Amino acid sequence: MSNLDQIAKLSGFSKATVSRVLNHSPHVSQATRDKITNIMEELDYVPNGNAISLSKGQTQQIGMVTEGINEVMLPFLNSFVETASQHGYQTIIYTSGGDPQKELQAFEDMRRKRVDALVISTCVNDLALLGSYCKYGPIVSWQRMELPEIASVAMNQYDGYMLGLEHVIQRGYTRIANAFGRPSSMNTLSRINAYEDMMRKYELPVYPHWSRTGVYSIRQGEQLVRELLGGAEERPNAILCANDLVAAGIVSEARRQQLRIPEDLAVVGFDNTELAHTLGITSVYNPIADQAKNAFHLLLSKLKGVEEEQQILQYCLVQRATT
Amino acid sequence: MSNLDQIAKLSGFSKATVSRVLNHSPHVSQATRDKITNIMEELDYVPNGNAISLSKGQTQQIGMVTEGINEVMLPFLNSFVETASQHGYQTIIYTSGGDPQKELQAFEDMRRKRVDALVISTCVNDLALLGSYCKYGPIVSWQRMELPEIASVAMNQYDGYMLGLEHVIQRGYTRIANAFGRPSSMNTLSRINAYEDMMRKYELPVYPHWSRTGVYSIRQGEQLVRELLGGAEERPNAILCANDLVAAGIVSEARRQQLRIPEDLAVVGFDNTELAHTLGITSVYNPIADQAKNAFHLLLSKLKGVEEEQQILQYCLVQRATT
DNA sequence: TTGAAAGCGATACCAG
DNA sequence: CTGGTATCGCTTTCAA
Repeated sequence: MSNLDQIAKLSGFSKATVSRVLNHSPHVSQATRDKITNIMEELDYVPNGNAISLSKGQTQQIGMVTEGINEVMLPFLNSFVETASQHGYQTIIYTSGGDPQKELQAFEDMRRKRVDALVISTCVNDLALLGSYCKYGPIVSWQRMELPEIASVAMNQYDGYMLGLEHVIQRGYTRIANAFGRPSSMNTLSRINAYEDMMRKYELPVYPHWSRTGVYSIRQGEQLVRELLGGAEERPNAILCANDLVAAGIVSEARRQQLRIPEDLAVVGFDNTELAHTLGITSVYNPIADQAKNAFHLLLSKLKGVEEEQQILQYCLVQRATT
Repeated sequence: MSNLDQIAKLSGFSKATVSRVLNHSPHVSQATRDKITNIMEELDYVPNGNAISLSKGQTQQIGMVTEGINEVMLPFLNSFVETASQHGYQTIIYTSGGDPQKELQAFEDMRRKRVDALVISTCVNDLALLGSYCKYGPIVSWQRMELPEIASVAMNQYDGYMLGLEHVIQRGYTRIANAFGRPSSMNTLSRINAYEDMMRKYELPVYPHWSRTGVYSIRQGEQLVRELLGGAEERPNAILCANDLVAAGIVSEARRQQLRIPEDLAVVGFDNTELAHTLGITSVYNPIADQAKNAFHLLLSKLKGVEEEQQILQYCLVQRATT
């Protein structure tokens, strides 16, 4: 393994000059540059990343903190890794599995200079504690957080939900039910607000049993159909879902019960995943990949102290066979 | 930011002794240890990771190289990250998106000491070229490779495919088609062998157009149904798939075409991912998480020069509604 | 049990 | 345009 010192000795120049060549400094004569470059190639030289990191005080590495990688995070992860790498940054994955201690590792790693910045998804530690790590480097969150020092790149779910509501109402459905996600998350609260505002605006009927929370999976979607459309109570003729999985469950169970879709029942998913495409489910497209880009650029801004451009995010509705 | 030097000065001991405390060396008196530890806590000291890496010549970081993270890789990624972290190693993601140049970055990063080792999935560069990086650190591959210096942790796909074939044949299907993956990969070759051996054994019909290669995605699965079941040619009544994604595509397109599953068509996926569970697709369970563990332990063995134990792997078939 | 000093392999400021 | 040298923060002999 050759190092900068050897290159300097062999070329007859100083380490400083060799370093300049390495960093493409303009203050090196072409002749010198050529000579040094040749020797580097001869010796098959590459600079040591750790030495650079130590010297510069930064690693060009960003940590991504999450409970675990799942299907929903996939586009976020891929987009983030890709964007970061385009700017010369590597991405390190920290999964906590819900263990606060393990999660804290990532934050400690920023403190000990192993990563320059952190992007977090869902976190299990106390918010104030996490916020206290902001002094060691920039942190951005994907999901919305109630902490001023940690910015979020998630979109306001209110608008997205509005889009779905608007759509079914335009198509003539008036009895609208909801399968919401996490009971007390900010996402769910926004969606509930959107629903209430919209129902009020169009003076549409609202029944308490038309709104469920804690519905995430296919199974729960199927179950919901039985509960919502099986009884003698007021039945909805449209359901908006927390995600495409739930929508998939609803569609398959409804078909099993001889309900015609979309005539008897309209179903709108969320996220517009492959699954929605595959099963032909109308879905609200959530530009997750762009949010990841924004997350990176936000970090980069803080890292370099320069304002980076942000993607403009927009929901859109992808209509398919279920509405 | 305090450093080791300050701790030494303040405590009245040398840097060497402080370092010993940090590394839990037994050759420090309890009194000294306590005193130094106290000062560290007072100053809120944490060692600088880069300095350690530079000094020790290793980073405790392992790179994972892949074209992109997809559903199939998810359990591998999660398991690898988890296992590595249990042993004090971080995982860095390198996605190439199919670009050989970007892929090479990961290997160059090992050369420049940013990662201690590499675990690779599918690679797009010339094998010989990749093999030449073995001198910079250990490399293991998930998928099987025809390169002696790069070990693989994948299971023999022959046995797994046999399991799927055996299953559909037992259930009375005789006209069996295949959606294979990468045309010239060892996985595909093993599966083709399994298919041919099995068809010969049971004297079942084989048509060239029943075997496709290069089928990985949902879309391609859908497309396959149109090609295979749309024409007037001999139609299969069972399809074995490269992975669950393909199976999902086949199932949804077949349903769209009013084919009854499993009566008219049996579908068997591979890997038994969440998706297979979700959509109720029969699938060959491939212990991917265990393979990731093995990958890490294999790397650790080479890194530490000690033999690490390997998990014993076994396929099994998970029957669901598509057979 | 402890200390002094030589690495590890770059960067960067100050002169010239 | 080039060189000398301090610096980044820790590890690791070698002595004592």
